[in-house]
Amino acid sequence: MSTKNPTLEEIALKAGVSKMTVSRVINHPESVNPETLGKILNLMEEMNFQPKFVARILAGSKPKTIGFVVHSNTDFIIAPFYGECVRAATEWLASQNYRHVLFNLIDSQSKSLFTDYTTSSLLDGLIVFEGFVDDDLISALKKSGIPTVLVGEQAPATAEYFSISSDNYGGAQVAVEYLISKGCRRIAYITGKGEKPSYFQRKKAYSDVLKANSIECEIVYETENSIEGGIRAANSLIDSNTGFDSIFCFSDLIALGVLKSLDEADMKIPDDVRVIGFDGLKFTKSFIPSLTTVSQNMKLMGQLAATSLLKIIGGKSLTKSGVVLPTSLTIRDSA
Amino acid sequence: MSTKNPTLEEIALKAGVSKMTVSRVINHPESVNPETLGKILNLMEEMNFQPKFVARILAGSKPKTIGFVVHSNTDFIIAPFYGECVRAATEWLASQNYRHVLFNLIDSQSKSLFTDYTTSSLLDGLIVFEGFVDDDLISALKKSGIPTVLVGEQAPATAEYFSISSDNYGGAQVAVEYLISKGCRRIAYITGKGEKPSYFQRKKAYSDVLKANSIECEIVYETENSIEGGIRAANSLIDSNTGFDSIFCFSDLIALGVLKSLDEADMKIPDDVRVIGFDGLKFTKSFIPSLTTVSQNMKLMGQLAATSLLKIIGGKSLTKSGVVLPTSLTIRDSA
DNA sequence: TGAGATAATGTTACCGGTAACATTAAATGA
DNA sequence: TCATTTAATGTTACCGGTAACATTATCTCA
Repeated sequence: MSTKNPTLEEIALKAGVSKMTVSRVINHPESVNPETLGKILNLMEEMNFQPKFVARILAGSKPKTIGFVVHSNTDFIIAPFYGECVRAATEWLASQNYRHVLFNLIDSQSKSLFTDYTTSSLLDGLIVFEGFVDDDLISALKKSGIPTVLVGEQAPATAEYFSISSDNYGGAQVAVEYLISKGCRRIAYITGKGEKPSYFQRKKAYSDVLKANSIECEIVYETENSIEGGIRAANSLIDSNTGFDSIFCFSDLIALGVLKSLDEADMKIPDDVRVIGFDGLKFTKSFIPSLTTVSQNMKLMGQLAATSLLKIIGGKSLTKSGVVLPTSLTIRDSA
Repeated sequence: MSTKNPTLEEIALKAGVSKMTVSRVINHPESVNPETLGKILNLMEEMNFQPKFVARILAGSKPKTIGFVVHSNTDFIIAPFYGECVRAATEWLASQNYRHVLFNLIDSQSKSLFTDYTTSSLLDGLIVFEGFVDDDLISALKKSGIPTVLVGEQAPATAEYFSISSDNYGGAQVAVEYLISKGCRRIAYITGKGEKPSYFQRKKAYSDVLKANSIECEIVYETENSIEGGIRAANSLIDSNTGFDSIFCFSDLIALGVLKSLDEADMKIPDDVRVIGFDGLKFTKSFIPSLTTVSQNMKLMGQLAATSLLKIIGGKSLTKSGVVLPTSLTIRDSA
């Protein structure tokens, strides 16, 4: 039954003390007479007492809680990209006695919730995934002054936020160079739709490497960043009769779609076409064929996000405005 | 800059009114003199005022917030299973002016956060995914008396919770019967590890159908409910030299692992072995080969969860203790 | 033995809002 | 014109905790 949780005062009444003594049992038990302490602890157990979080917050307690901001734009709710990353972050936070809660930004509703939480000091800090969610949000965060770390996109220096990202340019560079080393000369690039730094950086690496190798022909398609997007883009590419011997993809999701499309067109991978993705999602290893991809060190990203944030919360100012982690090419069956 | 948000009182001071008038501007603007109203609204805008959520909650306001309880046991953080389901639920909630927040139950830390939220009335209701997370939690919920709906597992009547689940028995039955209709006689079943109803129900259907068709030989393997688990189980199955012509899997994740394992063993699908999964995860359509699976109507599950919960919150008592939705066999390339 | 330290608890005020009731001034009406 | 609505705002108390300070009673030790 919904036994109404008692308040401090009710406990105090039953114990024959003032509510301040009961409060002390919670916050400074060492300052309470052992006998009284025992009695009150028993009473609290008995009456199923739990201090009201909101009251403590209002009175100035620290929530010991970190908010994760994500936005579900794929069928995975929390894009698989975040998987390891979030897990690594939460594990570290838990070890430091911090809890966490997830905000799924899908509409204005969720944003209002989110600002309610920050302005009410329900959160000590924030880890925002995928960089700039939107400018309104970022400026709202600035106003609230809540410690924040950005993960997944490199924040411009003007953002004044610590950001953790991967070396998009370097990763893409290595991938395209690898394709060239395998003899590919007609390399298509399927990019996602977006204005974020990662889109520019990977695209630029693709173009630069082609130029550096005197390959004139750029074959670029733009599509949604999803498996279906990859399928559609590859279908168009095939239909267009543009010759191509390899496809570099902005993301693993797109790459998986590409593999599917090629398979349906009876093209052999990697013999007819080589395919490389970007991200290093764990489950791409189990795809048929297993996907060659530019892996981001997501576990490290998550850990760094958590440790940096806690440093900021602790008042230490970080010397750099962020870190850019190296990527590595994971060569498997698709290229 | 972190412009400290002002309080009601500071606004009141600047406006030359009592803080109650400012409070009225927020809650009952129609009762305020239009002129004063305008002046205060301007001031609030100017000073970037935002009422503190916790203070309002403490004073008895409704949070208009629903909590989602999930637990990330796969690399997807929020298992892909929830994808459509969560999305459908959140969309409905948003349309009804409810916000939502996600609790990722991975450790005791998160549980404490969670109970802090419920006992402090920070949540109007709860949607708990994957049925019984653990008994402690369920009993804590009962104590708090918070309206709750369970999704994904059929709750026993004793649980006194409304639950939304799929017809596990019926789904598995159709799957196994389909395999038999295709001529399969040595049908393996790879189940997940767990004590939840779905495990029993699907397993029972498998056994019953075999018996009903006079097939004596049950081939059952148990493994982790993940792609890797599927790979391991299928590897064992292959190594054991047990003859089999088809594999029915507890989940799509397991089935994907099975496909991978069979592929590496150079077995042809579906010619050598037929494989069927369970869940109907969207992206299994794009796997190579595309997966035949027992689809759950996840969108409907999400919607029902949301609408039922709001009914409960609204004080209407639901006549049934839950709904069990029908499943459908989605026949694709793997079987 | 009495002043000062110490331990244990109580009192007050406050965190930032809210509803309920009280007050004031202007508007209405017989 | 004076009692009576009505509109607009103010006052008080409370939601459930907290820290800071005040008050006791007991304990030390010169």
